[in-house]
Amino acid sequence: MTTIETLGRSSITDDIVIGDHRPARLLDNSQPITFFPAGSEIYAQGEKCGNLYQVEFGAVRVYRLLADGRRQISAFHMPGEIFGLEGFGTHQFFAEAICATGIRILRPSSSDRLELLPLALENLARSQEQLLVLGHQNAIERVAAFLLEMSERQGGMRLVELPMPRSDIADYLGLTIETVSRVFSKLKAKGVIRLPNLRSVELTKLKTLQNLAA
Amino acid sequence: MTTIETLGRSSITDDIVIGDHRPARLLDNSQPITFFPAGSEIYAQGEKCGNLYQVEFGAVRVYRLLADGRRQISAFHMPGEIFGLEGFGTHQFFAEAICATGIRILRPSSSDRLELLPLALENLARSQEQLLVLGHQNAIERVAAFLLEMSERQGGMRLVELPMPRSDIADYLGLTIETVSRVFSKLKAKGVIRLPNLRSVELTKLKTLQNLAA
DNA sequence: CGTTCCCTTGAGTCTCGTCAAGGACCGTGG
DNA sequence: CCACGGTCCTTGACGAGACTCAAGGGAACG
Repeated sequence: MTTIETLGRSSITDDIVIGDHRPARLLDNSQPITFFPAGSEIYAQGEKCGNLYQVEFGAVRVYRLLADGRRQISAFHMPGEIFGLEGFGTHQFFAEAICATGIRILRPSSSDRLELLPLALENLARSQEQLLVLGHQNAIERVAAFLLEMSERQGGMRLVELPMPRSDIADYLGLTIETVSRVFSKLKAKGVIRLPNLRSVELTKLKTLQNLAA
Repeated sequence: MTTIETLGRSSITDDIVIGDHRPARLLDNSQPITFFPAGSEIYAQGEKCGNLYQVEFGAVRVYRLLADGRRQISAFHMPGEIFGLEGFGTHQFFAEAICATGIRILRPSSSDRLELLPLALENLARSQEQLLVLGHQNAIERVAAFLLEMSERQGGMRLVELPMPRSDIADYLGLTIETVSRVFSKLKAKGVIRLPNLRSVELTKLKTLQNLAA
């Protein structure tokens, strides 16, 4: 990736930096935006951490790899959300851009330490929610919960955009892509959802879906 | 539960308070210990939160209930560990004493806010670990991981005490008690573990167990 | 000594993973 | 514009693993 220095401010793209991270000074909106192409790595397990990352556009997956190659996606991050707070010395996860993604890299100063607690608690709450899903839900319940979660995080719209491929959904829900696909088909056959195209879902029977999520 | 006021200091039980929570002043060791009998509730979902709880002796389970009665235990807490940091306004979980348990109730002051971040991150890390287990591990891998986790948290001993019943292990690992029991039997048949009694396990082939945990 | 709770074991069922094949979408290049 | 290749998605058949239902055993407690 190459870096483009920004000098002026005449367009919205002027503060976009393509390429590697640049140090950010404060937890505010004056930081430049770094562009990550689809599939590119934002940070890797084992790298030292300390920065935070705010999604401006696009989407991010955060995951770990097991020894045998299995992958557990622990979270997706959508525009507006902040991620990267996951340990003390080094990152415990990989973070990748799912599609073309703009990231604002934030370097919290020590005076921002108190701001981090709510963030950590939010991440914790979401992990716990995920534990509930992975612990005791079957395939239909998992997919239903996933669709409802995505809908909520996009403002409760009936038409939900899914920037990630089925394989990501599978690794997030602890299923296989075949099972995810089958559940999509079954929900579609029951009229609970519509699939206008591969990457979007219309929740036509919201209540039914909520019941399925249990 | 009844409350016993403490006046003297002539024995180790002198600062034990039986019964409901008493306000604690600081995050230190000068707080009284509250005693909870086996099965008693420490806090409930929906209660306002703010206090922290340190296990002095015994063990605690933290869990959520689903609408249909299924239960997901999100964590066990052993002596020395601090729990109760799980949200902003109200508790999102139930906490119960597994067996006779002594709890030091801590009321962190605002100056302790910075101390909470490491605690939150630790909880987060443990949740993520659990996500890995529930997401992609089969029954044997889950039980093996559980036994190793318990062993580590008890100082890496080969003889591990399991204060909780099989039903708790099942709800922690996202399995049924029958499956947990069958895996125990299978591990025992293979000589990987011994079961001196119901509530203790000896890890006779540690390496095999580590391989099984994958 | 009896009751109760917890644990173990067995048999049958069902869900989901595996393996395999085929189809849709999308870029590139002719 | 169309052919082509690759990637992603869907669907089917089959089998393994875990759950359900059911019965029996063992330890703790009064």
